[in-house]
Amino acid sequence: MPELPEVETVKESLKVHLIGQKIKEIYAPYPKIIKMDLSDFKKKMINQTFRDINRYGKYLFFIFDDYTLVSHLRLEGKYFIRNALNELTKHEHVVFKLDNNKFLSYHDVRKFGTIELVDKGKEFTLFSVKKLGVEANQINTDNIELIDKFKRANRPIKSVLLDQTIVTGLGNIYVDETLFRSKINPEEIASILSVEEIKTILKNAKIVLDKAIKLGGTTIRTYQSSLGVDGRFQNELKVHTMAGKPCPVCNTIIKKIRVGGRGTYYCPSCQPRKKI
DNA sequence: ATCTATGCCTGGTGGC
DNA sequence: TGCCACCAGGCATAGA
Repeated sequence: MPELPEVETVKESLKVHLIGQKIKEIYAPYPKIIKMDLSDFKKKMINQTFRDINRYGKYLFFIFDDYTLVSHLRLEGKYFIRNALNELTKHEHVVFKLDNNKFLSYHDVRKFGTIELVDKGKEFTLFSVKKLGVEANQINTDNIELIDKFKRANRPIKSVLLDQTIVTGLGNIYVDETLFRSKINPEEIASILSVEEIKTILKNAKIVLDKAIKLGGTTIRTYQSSLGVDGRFQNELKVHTMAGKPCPVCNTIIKKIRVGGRGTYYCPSCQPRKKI
């Protein structure tokens, strides 16, 4: 599942292929991915040239002459560069034909991903984007307002860290890893954590994300390689997906539970509940 | 205002 | 082997 480091990796690897390319045609075998009328979308996009690719949190922004295409990969979205249409496989839902006769193809088994189009420069007025909090790898831990949001949240710390309106960029994998490094139990109610503990969590979120970006993200549960998302951070995972295996710190068996509906991995010994 | 439950989707898995 | 129920989960939305 693409989180901030994976989206960053996708952004960087796509730049090489796309910047300067013009869109000649669009095919959309499953147009529901595109959150506007397909003929409008085609009319606007055709003859637009890729000028840049940006990212905020888990959102990708493809910058064109007049528009910004906002793409969220959700759980399984991937982009491929194809040399010919006969290379397309199942689940490639939106395909852009480029100037160089190659194709940019959006692949998404679960069909949860989204593509939206806004006037250039208006990406931060989009409903979903404008609510996003500060990026989890760009946090100033002296941000009193942010600490205060944690202190006022009466729900598990894991749920707070997954709330993109508070901090953005973390998903299920990196939250588990961040809490393990911080020795905080994922079910702990955020409001009972001390300011120091919250700062520790935020510092560790940055450390985890920065390291994952360096390693090109995490690749788990993928059955085919995809452009830009074959990372190496899966070799660094301490608890996520490690249920039944010994904790790398204390050898206690890693447990899997559900927190806020999410599969959650932690070490019961390194991450005990606080005694009040 | 906060928090939780549900729907969107398909492929993989485990039970029979 | 096949059928089926169930699970995985980011985010929008509805509901408590």
